[in-house]
Amino acid sequence: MFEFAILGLLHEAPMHGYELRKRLHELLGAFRAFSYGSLYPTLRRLQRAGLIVEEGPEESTLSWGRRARKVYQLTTDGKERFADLLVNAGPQTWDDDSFGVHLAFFSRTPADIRMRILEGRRRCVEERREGLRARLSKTGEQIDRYTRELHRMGLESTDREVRWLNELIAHEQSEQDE
Amino acid sequence: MFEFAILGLLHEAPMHGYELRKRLHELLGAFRAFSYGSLYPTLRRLQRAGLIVEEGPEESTLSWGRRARKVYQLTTDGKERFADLLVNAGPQTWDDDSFGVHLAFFSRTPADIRMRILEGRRRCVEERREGLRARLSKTGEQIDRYTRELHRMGLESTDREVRWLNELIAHEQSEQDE
DNA sequence: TACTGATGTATCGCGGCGATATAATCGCGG
DNA sequence: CCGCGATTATATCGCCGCGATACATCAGTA
Repeated sequence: MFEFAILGLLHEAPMHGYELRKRLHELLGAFRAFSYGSLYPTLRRLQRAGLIVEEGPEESTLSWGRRARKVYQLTTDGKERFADLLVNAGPQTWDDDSFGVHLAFFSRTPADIRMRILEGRRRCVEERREGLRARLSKTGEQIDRYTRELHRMGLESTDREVRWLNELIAHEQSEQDE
Repeated sequence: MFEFAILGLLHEAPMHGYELRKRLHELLGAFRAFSYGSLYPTLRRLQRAGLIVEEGPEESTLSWGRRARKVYQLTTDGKERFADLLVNAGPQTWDDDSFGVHLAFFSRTPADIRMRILEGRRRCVEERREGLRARLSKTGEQIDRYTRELHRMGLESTDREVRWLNELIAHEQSEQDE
């Protein structure tokens, strides 16, 4: 997740942690936290795995007086890893949190993979929707008023999301036909 | 969170882990996972903290042939702790994940606290909504089509949730007036 | 009988989060 | 021109929830 987002962003340009977090925050801040407490450990991990490397200190230090910033850039392995994560987009990709991040990198995603992700997500949301529907239509065992209200709301919003996904999918298909 | 949910459920009756998880799952499974990997450690923690105790093995073993099940019940401290969590419902309560759980125990929640939680949640969702709105109306720097679509959807759904919360709040007030 | 699925408890490592520490630099009002 | 708060910047800590996995027992059934 974080890994995917970082590798994706670093395709644009080499960046240091603070900047990555800032970009991530303005890109998807409404949906996820992207806290430093995850960011820096992840950078460490990526570096140890050889997916990113620290830029030589000279250029960044020279360009502007700032000190103590570590600018990272992708290695070949890093680029491969990102491509791999894209192609092998699996079930965990359709989860609430992952899906948004993947969507944000759709312009960098091959059309067929885009389709697979959208359909996977749709299936996932449909399942939740059916669960909610079943729960609500169960006329036996009376449900707490508030819980019922929560489920009503949940049903409505999952339903909306399914319709939204259908539109996105339809758009993809029409583009593909061109 | 988990702690709150468990203590809340145990107010109904003494239960063992598997049953707690089952109840939790059918109560809020559409919104959270409630995995065993969290449940059992939490039970352990609660027990060590003296908030719950294991029922003497005799009665449960006698009642039905099942073995190896640990039935927990609330202690006085446990009940106090739950009441405390209710009354001191703070900012983290309005988060996506906590809110649903709290709502599920609203029938056990004093009216004034219910109100505070609903209003806190509303404020929280409103803030997210304004963030999304600002992001979308920023005509400068063109946004990726998919990201824009994501934010449009986010805006619409936060807006709906705010309206939904307004209805709940209005209902609370009308009830209070009676 | 043998196997499938539900019941039941438990642990493991991972990853994300909020809180917190630390420090340099920037812009601004006094 | 000095001081002070905001921003830039890196980093660690412990907590908590999750999925995966392991391992038993028991019920129904093929």
